[in-house]
Amino acid sequence: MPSDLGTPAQPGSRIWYNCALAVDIVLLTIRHDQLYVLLINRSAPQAGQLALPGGFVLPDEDLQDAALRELGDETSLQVAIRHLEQLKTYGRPGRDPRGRVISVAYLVITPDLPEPRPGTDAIGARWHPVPQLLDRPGSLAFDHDTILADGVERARAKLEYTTLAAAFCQDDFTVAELRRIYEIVWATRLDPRNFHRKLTSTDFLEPTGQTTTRDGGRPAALYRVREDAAGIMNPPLLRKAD
Amino acid sequence: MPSDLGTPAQPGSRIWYNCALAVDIVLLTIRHDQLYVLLINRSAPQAGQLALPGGFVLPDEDLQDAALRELGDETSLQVAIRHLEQLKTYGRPGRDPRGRVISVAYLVITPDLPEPRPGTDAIGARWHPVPQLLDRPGSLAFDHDTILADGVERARAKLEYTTLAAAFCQDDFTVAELRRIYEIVWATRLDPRNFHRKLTSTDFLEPTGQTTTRDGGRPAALYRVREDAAGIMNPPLLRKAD
DNA sequence: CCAAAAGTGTTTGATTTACACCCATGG
DNA sequence: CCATGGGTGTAAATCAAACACTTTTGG
Repeated sequence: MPSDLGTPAQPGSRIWYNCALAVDIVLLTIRHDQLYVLLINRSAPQAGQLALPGGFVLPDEDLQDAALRELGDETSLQVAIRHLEQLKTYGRPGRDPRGRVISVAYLVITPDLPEPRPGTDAIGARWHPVPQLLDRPGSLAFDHDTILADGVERARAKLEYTTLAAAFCQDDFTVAELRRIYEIVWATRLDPRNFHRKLTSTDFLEPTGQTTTRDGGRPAALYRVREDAAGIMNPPLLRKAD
Repeated sequence: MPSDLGTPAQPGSRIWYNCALAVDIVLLTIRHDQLYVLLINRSAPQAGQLALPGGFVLPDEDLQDAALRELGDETSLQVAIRHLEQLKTYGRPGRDPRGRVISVAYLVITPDLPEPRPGTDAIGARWHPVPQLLDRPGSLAFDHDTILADGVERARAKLEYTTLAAAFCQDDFTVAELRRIYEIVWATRLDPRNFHRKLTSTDFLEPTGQTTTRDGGRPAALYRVREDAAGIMNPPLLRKAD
């Protein structure tokens, strides 16, 4: 019985346990009019390098539960999670120097958080602006550069035909705040007047009846996401230019 | 050292191998004007049941390589593969009675094959019509019903904004043949005249100069996919009705 | 000649875009 | 009153849907 096959799952089993299973989380938010991602400072291997939060899946733990647990351990903000989806799985041999580690990546979106730094524990989770990280490949440990790029690309694509943008917003938000999400994630400009008309004509925004002047100027109506709104919009909400 | 953590990856390692890694393949094609999926008859557990082709990833083997290898082992048609992408990862504890098995699913598209049955080996890989399978949950082993449904849904979605439909076609194809792909996968009818105008106005079809009368009637121009065509079309090629 | 499918033209309505203009607040 | 952003109206351009009509083959 060759040892590089690992160990039998059960005594006499015909299958072998020969890899370690991890989850990594791409947690995106918008602050200071920029896209930010939550990163930790690694200790074990690749010490001192920045990395996505994540960790090993427990025996008998579901993948998504593991992602939520790791996020809670390393930060402390699971309350505000508005969106969580499986992103992609990374399993290239050699991606982790410790052995065969395969990592299921999750994409998580939250609104900007009141506290500047969530999870002020030893690991030191902090927000980092995304554009700079994408400009400098090699700034993250393991293959986390690739995972981050894939996560951002997924978020960009989903703004077009889902209600994902609202996951970056507080419970109640103005149309202009929602528009800023699109403008920042797509790095583009959108006509405020046409955007307003288009978004208020869909059935995914529900007026709260309140208004706010927090953005200056004339008071803006506040909206929330309709409870029964489908996540996927057909036709697409907006089209990203080439 | 609790045994349910698995075994250390290396002597003295701080990580444990505690799961088995598999790939499963959703291989779709169109034949007899219907969507078909390639299934095998299981032997080991769930014997006699139908299942997606797949198997365990070898140590030091990349995930995508494993998918291609398993496809080659159980069928024998890797030549015709036009599209391969990672679909999703399934890791619910208990999804496999043999232990903790996590499976990375791949979606593969091929054109209709000359031979009625690819891979006439012991395992007995055969084409099965998709609609009947989706109508009867429980017809596949493990959680392969879910995986198949996710694969079909991915293919449906991607027809809308990518050139994926051409992956179901032979090298050279007519506009009408391409239209049949859409009609079958979306279970809808498309106006042949508007479809023709729309598709020939994109830059992803390249006329071969040849014509064919294989569909009857007036000879139709043959096209192939342009070498340098981007896979993603913006604006979307066609919109699927609600 | 007829049936069948390819392919073009045209009309109509919907959607998108650009931008003029008015509204309601804070300072 | 004025600067600031919220919000509505409208005309032009673009796109989508429906369908009349012509073209080119096989039988």
